[in-house]
Amino acid sequence: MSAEPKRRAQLVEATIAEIGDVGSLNVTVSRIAKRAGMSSALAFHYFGDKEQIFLAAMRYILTVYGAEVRGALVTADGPRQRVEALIRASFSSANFRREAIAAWLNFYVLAQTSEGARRLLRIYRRRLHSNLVHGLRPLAGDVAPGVAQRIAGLIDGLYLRHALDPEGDGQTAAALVFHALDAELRTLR
Amino acid sequence: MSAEPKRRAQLVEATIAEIGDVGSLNVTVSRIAKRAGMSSALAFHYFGDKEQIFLAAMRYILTVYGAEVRGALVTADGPRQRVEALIRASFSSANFRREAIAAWLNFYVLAQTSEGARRLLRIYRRRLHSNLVHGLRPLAGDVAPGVAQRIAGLIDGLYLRHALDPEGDGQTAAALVFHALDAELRTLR
DNA sequence: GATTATTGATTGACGAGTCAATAAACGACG
DNA sequence: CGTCGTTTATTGACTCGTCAATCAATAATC
Repeated sequence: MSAEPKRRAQLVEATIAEIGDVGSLNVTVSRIAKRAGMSSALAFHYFGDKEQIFLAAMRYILTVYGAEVRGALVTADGPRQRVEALIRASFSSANFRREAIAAWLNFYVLAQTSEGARRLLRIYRRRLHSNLVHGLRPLAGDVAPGVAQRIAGLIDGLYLRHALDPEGDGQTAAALVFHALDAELRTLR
Repeated sequence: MSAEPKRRAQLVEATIAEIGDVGSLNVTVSRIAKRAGMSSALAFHYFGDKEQIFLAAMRYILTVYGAEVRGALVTADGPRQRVEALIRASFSSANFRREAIAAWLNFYVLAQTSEGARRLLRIYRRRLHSNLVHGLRPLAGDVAPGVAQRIAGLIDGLYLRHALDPEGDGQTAAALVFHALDAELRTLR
C-alpha cells in the first residue's frame, strides 16, 4: 500500500502536538517531521509548504470535532436533547486538551490571512449553526435562527474564556449555555 | 525632556500597526523599529526584548479600550443604559479595525504561554465583569453575576465571530447581545 | 524500467539580541 | 557664561542561530 496516507496522518498529528507544545504557529517543519519520525524533506514532499500542513491539521481538528458531534447526536432523543448534546460536545474534555486549545486559537489567527483557514472556519460555523437551528426549530419556531446565532456566539465566547483561564471544567461552561438557552426559550411563551 | 516616553509610545503604536499588517506575532523588531523611525537597537535598549514590546502594546490596547468604556459610561443614564453602553463599546468600530482585531487574536494566543499576557487578559475580564455586574445589580439582583458571566461570554464570542467574518457591522452584533439581555431579564419576573 | 519513498546536505535569507562607539543633553561649578 | 565629567540617546556592524524550501542522489516498490 502507498505510504502517503499514513505519512500525511503522522504529520498532521505531529503538527497538532507540536503547536500544542509551542502554543503558536511558530513551529518548524523540521520539528514536526522529526516528531512524526521522518525527515523534513519528506514533509515538504507530501505537503508542498508549511501552510498546507497547517490547513491539513485544521481540517483534521474539524473532522474529529464533527465526528464527536455526530456521535453525541445519535444518542440524543428529541429536540432539546439534541441541542444540549451539541453544546456539551463543544465543551468536551477533548476540546480542552492543551493541543486542541492551541490549535483553535492559532487557527483563528491564521484565518485573518489565509483564505483556506477562513473557509474552514466558515464550514465549522455553518455546521454548528445549522445543527442548532435544526434542534431549535421545534422549540423556537421562526426565531430559531436568531436564537442559534446567540447560542453559537455564547459557545465560542465561553470556550475562549475557559480555554485561557479554566474556572471549573467544561461542563460548568456548558451549564452556563443551558441557562441562557432556558432564558431564550422561556421568553417565547 | 527625556526621549524615553515618546520613543516607547512610538514603538507601541508601530507594533500594533505592524501586527495588524502581518496578522500574527511574526513581526520583527527591526520592522517595528523602522516603522517607528528608529533603529532596532534602540527598541531593544528601551524594552529589553520582544515580549516586553508585545506586552506594552497589549497594555496600550487595554488602556484605550478602558478609556472608551469609561467615556461611554459617563453619558449613560440608569442601569440599563450603563449595560448597553458597555456592550456597545465592546463592539465599537475602533475595536473592529484590522489592527485591533489582530492584536486581540494574537494576545489570546500569547496568553497561552506568557504569564504577563494572561494577567492582562484577566484584568480585562475582571473589569468587564465587574462593570456588568454593577449595571445589572438593580436589574437582576442576586443573579446579576451569573447573567454578567453569560453576557460577557456572548460579547467575546460574537466579537470573535464578527472579527473574522463580518456579517453586518458591530452594531448588529451589539443588537444580538441586547436581545439576549432582554431574554435573561424577562425570565426574572 | 518506471514510479514512489526517503534523506543528507545545502542554500539563501532572515532575525533576536549584543556591543562598542559616537553624538547629545545635562547638570555642577568656578 | 563656559567647560567638563556624566548620564542618556542612538546607531551600524556583527554574531550566532534558525528555518523554509530545494535538489540530487539512493533505496524501495511495482
